[in-house]
Amino acid sequence: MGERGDLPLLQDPRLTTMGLLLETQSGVRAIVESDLEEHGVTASAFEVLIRLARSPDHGLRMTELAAQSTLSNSGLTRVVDRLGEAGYVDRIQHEQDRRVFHAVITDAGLALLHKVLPSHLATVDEALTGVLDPEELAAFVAALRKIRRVVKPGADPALTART
Amino acid sequence: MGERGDLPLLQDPRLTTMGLLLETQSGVRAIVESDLEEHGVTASAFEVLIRLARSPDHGLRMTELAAQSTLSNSGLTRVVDRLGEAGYVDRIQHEQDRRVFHAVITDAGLALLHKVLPSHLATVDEALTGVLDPEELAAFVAALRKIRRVVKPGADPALTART
DNA sequence: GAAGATTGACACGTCAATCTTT
DNA sequence: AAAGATTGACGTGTCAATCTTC
Repeated sequence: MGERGDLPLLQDPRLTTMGLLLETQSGVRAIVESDLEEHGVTASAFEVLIRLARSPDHGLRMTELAAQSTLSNSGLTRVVDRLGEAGYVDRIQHEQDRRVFHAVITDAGLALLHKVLPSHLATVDEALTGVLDPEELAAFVAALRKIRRVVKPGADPALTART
Repeated sequence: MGERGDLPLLQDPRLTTMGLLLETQSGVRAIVESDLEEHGVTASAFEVLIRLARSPDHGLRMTELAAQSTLSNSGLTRVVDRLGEAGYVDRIQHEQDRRVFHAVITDAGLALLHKVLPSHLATVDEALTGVLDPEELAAFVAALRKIRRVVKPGADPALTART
């Protein structure tokens, strides 16, 4: 036998699962990012643009955008800076409350998405959605939702109830 | 109706799945990293230490270690630098081929893992494995393996066949 | 004085170039 | 000249401090 069993905790299956999640996601991410960057878009930039495009009025307040995205508040500022310089996003100051800024995707930004999406979707399909068959995929997505509800409660759509 | 439907590709379910994977993993990772860092270990450092501890002789060549981990070759050099300075890892030059170095976890490194693991496992359980019930978890892990086989072929245990 | 957003200082990881050994 | 590993220059994101508006 090898030297592997000397610390029983090292054999814990939770460690394996965690490792698997890390490796898998980093693998998928590497492939998808590489495709995006061939088209001149950073992963973070793409994430922001997509969220803006899918929002009503094509815009969101900085804070909300940060909460929805993978980025911190200040990280988002930086990304929007770059997107702004490139002409893909505008910053619009709120009229009533002038502390608030909205990031709004421009026509150029929408055009950029338009250009990138076909290849992006194909890549996602190759590296992720197309790998599982439909029932597996459905179960996988359901599991992800369940986990997200725990680790990122803010993003849960079930909480959007108004009152 | 809102402004959401103006670009049909934006509604593609593959986009949703991809976003879900990103958010979920970043959420889990944030929680787990925060726990590790309270105990004075970086996520990358932990990843490296765990892999070394689980390897025969408690060591691996730099290149192999990089291939197995989330890090690039040079990124790994940097992490091992820090771990070395802290006394958790030794670099050992190969006797026959002196281009090759092995990173080997020290007793202090093993002790560190020992100290950190209980809390880490509990955190992983809270944020990931404990969220799903057993059948769900099994299916989830199976799906991850399937995806990893595609996006990171090198890491597949089925390829470890000898000859 | 607290909320919204930005900035400065810094830590980390990557790519391309380099050094050493084969 | 190719393989293994490291280093220099750089881009990106974070935390804490700051500025502005409420």
